[in-house]
Amino acid sequence: MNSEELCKVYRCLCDKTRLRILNLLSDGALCVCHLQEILNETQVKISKHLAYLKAHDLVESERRANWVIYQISNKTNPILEKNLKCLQDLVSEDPTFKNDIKRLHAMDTSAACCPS
Amino acid sequence: MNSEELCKVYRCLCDKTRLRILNLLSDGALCVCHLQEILNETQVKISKHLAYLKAHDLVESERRANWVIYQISNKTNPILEKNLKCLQDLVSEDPTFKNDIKRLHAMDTSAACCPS
DNA sequence: CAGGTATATACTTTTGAAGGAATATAGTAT
DNA sequence: ATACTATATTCCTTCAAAAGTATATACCTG
Repeated sequence: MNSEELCKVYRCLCDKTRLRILNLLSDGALCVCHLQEILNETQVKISKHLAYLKAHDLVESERRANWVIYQISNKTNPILEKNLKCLQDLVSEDPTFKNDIKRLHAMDTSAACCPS
Repeated sequence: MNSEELCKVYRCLCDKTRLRILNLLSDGALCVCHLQEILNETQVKISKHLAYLKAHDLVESERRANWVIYQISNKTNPILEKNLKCLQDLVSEDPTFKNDIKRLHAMDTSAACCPS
């Protein structure tokens, strides 16, 4: 990891929507439609932020039928991991993160799009 | 700490020059002219990045005669602190950070501008 | 094949931030 | 006061990223 890569990670982290997405994905893989529903944002917005995160290697995606499932990248990245932990510590403090997780857990995970 | 403040910190961290400055300041307070010399960047560039960091509460400054001394903010900020630690862990891996610290330690600290 | 659903991309506008050049300000020294 | 040093600010240009609208693509179903 060098300084350029470090900046890259921070650039991914400095947007609220992306932080919300990463917070949710820290809990496990999710399809786009679920992210969209939980964050209550437009399809384009979610999709573009996911593309951004993917382009910078923070997340990976896998198509399953009509759906695309996203998850935190498997490539080990100590900086990302530490900051995702920080995020989790903040969940209880921040209303948005807190509510997102609440909605995630309340979600019906038996839908066809849900990762097995 | 909420999600907005979190983004703010990450926005400060996503520029290489600012990371270099924070890395140096982690070692202790420094005047602008020393930062300028170590980073080998123009006065305006350093000054503007310091202003940015100050505007977002990551650093504090204090004028001493002709010089202005900058240091990491005294306000406790867990996210910043953890990431500054990460930075320090990366010093040995990244040539730029490593060289900056080397130049810092080689610097003459008896100059009038040096913090006592 | 046509039609539907989920997701991605292209195009455009707006905004914020980076960097350079010139100038301003705060303090010191004579 | 003048001259000097260190630092900050203003103005300008360039660039990347955010968000919206529209359209394209991938896959499924009948």
